[in-house]
Amino acid sequence: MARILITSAIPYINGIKHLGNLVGSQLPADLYARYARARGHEVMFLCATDEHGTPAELAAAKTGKPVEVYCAEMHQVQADLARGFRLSFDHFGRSSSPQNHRLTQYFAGRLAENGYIQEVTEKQVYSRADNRFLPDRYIEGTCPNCGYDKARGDQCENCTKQLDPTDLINPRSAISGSTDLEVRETKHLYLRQSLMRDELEAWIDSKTDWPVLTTSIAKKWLNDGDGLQDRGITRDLHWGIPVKKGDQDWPGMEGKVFYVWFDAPIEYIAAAAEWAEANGKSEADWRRWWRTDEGAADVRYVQFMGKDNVPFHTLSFPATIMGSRDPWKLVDYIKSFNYLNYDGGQFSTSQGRGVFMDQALAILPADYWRWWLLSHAPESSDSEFTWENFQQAVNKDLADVLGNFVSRVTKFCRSKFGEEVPAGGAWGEREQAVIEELGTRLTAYQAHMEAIEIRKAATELRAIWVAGNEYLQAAAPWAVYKDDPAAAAAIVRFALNLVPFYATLSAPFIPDASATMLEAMKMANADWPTDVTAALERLASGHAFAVPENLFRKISDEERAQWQADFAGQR
RNA sequence: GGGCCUGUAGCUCAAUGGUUAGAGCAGAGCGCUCAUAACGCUUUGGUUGGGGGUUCGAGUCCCUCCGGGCCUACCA
Repeated sequence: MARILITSAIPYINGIKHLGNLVGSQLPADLYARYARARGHEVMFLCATDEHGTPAELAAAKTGKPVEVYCAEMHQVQADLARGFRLSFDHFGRSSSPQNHRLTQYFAGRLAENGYIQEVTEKQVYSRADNRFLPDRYIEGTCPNCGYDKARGDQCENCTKQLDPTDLINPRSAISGSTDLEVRETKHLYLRQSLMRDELEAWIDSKTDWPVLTTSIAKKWLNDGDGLQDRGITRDLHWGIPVKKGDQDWPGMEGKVFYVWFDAPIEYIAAAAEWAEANGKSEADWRRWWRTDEGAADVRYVQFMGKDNVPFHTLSFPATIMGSRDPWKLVDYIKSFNYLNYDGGQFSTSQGRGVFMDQALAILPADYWRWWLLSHAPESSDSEFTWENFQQAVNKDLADVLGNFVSRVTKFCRSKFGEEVPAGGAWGEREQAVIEELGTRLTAYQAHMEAIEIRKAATELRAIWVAGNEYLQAAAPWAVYKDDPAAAAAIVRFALNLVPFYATLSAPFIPDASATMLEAMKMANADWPTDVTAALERLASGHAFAVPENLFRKISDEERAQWQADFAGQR
């Protein structure tokens, strides 16, 4: 039994996430967490909402609510949706929590003590009308290169030229449109990552088992241009964690807050502290997950995220931890994902394009989405959601292969032997062959799950379901029954035992259907099978069961067409 | 511009440099009748994006061209 710490990239607060966000971090993290628990490991699975930054302030302003209120409400919305998708977080925290305030300020203090913080005075664009400094991309104007009139201060979307806000002709605030802008001096803290470049590179180099996607992005940042650059970790904003050096004020930094990308990863740690408080645990209870000197030396820490998050998790956050010179737990494995596209284009939060978490659950139960998304996870390249593919895959895999198997075996038993596991007959060579096949496939399935090869694991699981149909077809108990009811009983007993077996193996992917299967078979729980023969003898003769409702209904062509139309436009 | 990823059957994807490039879905044929018109068996389908090279041997390595995508440090 191992101890596994799992974190999912924390979703930003400014709205409901789409299926691309879900499959890029939270869902695969949940799959792994559920599997690890099922195998008897001690798991701490953490996630949170990422609440600070300019977009949160603007989103709140749009609703007319104070940003604290807006974030609290949106956190609740996201928490409810997470529950709806059966994401089994041990704790779903908030980056605005008091715990994160303390830890973020603590880390900043430690970094300063160790010489990794530099104060830099720089010039930034200030909007008098908006009463705030503007991030580069919140300044719009005419591109000096191509004349496009909606170029942003960081880059022109039309000609892709990279810009400085001061390059723009007729600059204006993207928030209010105001042209009442001025350049002001302001002081910020920089994390001196460059001093830790070699240390970081050696650490990355030691991670030979990481996905190429993860290491190649890290390498690029380490070696690009002049190498790893220092990074500003403070902002002139109202909403955020006030800049402090531990619990001391930071002279000259009054009224400033830490940059979200500084405090967001620290929330991974703070979420454990929140977990402890919420569950009546002690400081030591959460620190044994995070401090290698306080019990975390044997912890394996796995992170899940989309590829856009990789630089922060491979470089900035490790630099924060290393630079503290405290024995905090560094990540052991990073599983990163490409993007899920929607019907020929990208999912887009700002444009409302695609299917969002609340809409998905309004249409179909979580298992449908979980199965499709996980079995099509964008592991090696971007993948694409289309309604045709979704309908086809869900109907075939869930309704026809798995659902119908459970249906045919339970109903056949009921009609011939009643709703209890029938006695009589014995298993023969055919059953032995199936047991051997299942043993081989179970081993492969476990290997894929442990390696977090999600699509391969899904393929193997599906093959395990198919084996049940193949067996029934070959054994044909409906034909055998006419001449030899006892032999038919043995076949049915074997097939019935596949149901809880499937329920256990499938639970990480489709937890609700798995629970339904176990309930129907009147199994309070089903341990992970270590021996297939033993696992298929758990339902003994005379064990009562109930024929369940169909596990999955099929998606009709009409529904598919309707949804296609419903989601074609903007949200 | 630079860097990285990617291109394999109609679709979604597999294949430590090593037999005849494999699965699922879709298509075709056959079988079964327990089951949600479900299931099973068989089967059609490939110049592995194009071209060149290295090698006894290339989907895999190198060069080049073409297409798709991502990142490029102040969105998060």
